[in-house]
Amino acid sequence: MTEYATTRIQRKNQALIFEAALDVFSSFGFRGATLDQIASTAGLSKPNLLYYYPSKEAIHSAVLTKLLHTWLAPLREIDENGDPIEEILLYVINKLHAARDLPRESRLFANEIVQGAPRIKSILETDLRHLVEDKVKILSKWIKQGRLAKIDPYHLIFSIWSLTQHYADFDVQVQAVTGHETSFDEAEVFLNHLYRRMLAP
Amino acid sequence: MTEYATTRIQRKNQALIFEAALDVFSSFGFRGATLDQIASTAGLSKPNLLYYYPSKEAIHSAVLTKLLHTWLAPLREIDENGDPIEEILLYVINKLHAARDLPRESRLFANEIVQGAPRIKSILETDLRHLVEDKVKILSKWIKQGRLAKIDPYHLIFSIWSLTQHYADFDVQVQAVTGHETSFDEAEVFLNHLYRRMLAP
DNA sequence: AAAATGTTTGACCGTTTGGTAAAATTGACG
DNA sequence: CGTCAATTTTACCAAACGGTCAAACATTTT
Repeated sequence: MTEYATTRIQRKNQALIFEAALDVFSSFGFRGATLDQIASTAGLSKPNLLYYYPSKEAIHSAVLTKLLHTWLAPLREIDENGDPIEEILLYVINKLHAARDLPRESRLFANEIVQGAPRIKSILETDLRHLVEDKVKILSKWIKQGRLAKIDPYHLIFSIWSLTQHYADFDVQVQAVTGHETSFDEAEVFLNHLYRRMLAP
Repeated sequence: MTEYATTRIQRKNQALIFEAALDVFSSFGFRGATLDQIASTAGLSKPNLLYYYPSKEAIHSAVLTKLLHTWLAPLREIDENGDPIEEILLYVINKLHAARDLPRESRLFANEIVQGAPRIKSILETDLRHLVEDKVKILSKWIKQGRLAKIDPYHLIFSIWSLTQHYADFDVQVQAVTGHETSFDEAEVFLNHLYRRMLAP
C-alpha cells in the first residue's frame, strides 16, 4: 500500500469490498449500513477492511463515484444525428434494462438522493447538470424542428428516469401489488406505447 | 396512560412527536433516524419520548400506519362512473399536488420501500394490492369498452406513482439539474400532455 | 389541602458503532 | 533461505445507540 502499484491481493480484496459495499449500501443506505456488515459480506475482518479504505465514508464515496459514470452512460449516447423518437426510445429501453440488470446501482443512488444527496450533491450540480443541459439542447432543437411534440425537455428526461428506475427502486412494491415477479417485458411494451404516443409531433 | 381517555398534555405531545418523527424518519430512514434526534426535534427528552411510545419501532409504525390511509386516498377516488381520461387525470394531478404539499410523507414511504419495505410489506401485499386490483378492474373495463387506449392498467398506475412522487422523492436531483426550485406548474403541464396523449383510445 | 394520578427528568446500562494500535502472519524476491 | 514489505488478526477504545429506572415534579380529583 505504500507504493503506487497494486498487488494481486489488493486487486482481489478491493473487488470483494466493492461488491460487498454495493450490496450493503444499496440495501440499507449510508447510515443504515455498518462496516461489520460490509466486512462479513466481503469475507474479511473489519480492521482488514479499513486497511484498504480509511473510513466508511471513503468506501461509500469510492463506490458512488465509480458507478456514477456507468449510471450516466446511456444518457450520453443520445445522438444528435439520429432519429429523435428512436433515439429517445433507445435511451428509455437502455435505462429499463439497466434497472433490470443493475438494480443495486439504481437503489444505491435512490437511497442517496431520497435522503438529500449529502455526499453527491456537488456532482449532481456540476457533471450531471452539464450533461443534461447538453441533451436538453438537442431535444429543444428537435422540438423546434417539429420532429418532436412540444414538451418540456427537462421533464421528459425526469420522466424517463422515474419511469425506468421505479422498477428497480420500488420493486418490492411492484411485486407486492402484482403478486408476481416484475415483468420487464410488459414494462417495455408499456413504455414503448407511452413514449411513441407522447413524443409524436 | 393507564386509562383509555387521552389528556390535553397527551394530545399535545403526541402531535409534537408525530411531527418530529415524520421529519426525521422521512429525512434519514428508519435506521438512519435516532431517538435523540426525534426527541430534540419534538422538544422533549428521550425518556419522555419513550413515555408515550414504547420503542423506536412503535413510533415508526404509528407514523406509517397513520399516513398510509392519507397516502392512498387519491387512488380510492377514481370513479367508475366518471369519464375515464378525466378520472385518471384527476388522480394524476391529485398525486402531483400531494408530492408538492406532502413531500415528507412521500419520502417516508420511499425510504421504506427502497430498502425492501421490511415493516410494511404485509400491508402492501394486502390492503394496497386489493385497492389496486379494484381500480385495475375499472381500468380494464374502460379499455374493453374502447374508452381508453389498450395499455396495461397495472403499469399505468405504476407510472402515475413514479412520475408524481419523483418530484418529492428526488427533488434534490431535480433542483440540482434545473438549477432552480421545482416548478410543479411545469410538471402539471407536462403530465397533462403525457397522459392525454397516451390514454386516448 | 391532601391524595392520587399523570408527566418529566437525570443518571444510568448494555450493545453496537466507526475506528485504532501493535503484534502476528503471509507473501515477494534476491 | 532469509529478509523485508504487505497483509491480517487480536485486542481494544470512545462515542453513539436504544432503552430503563426511580425519583422529582405537575396536574387533576376529591
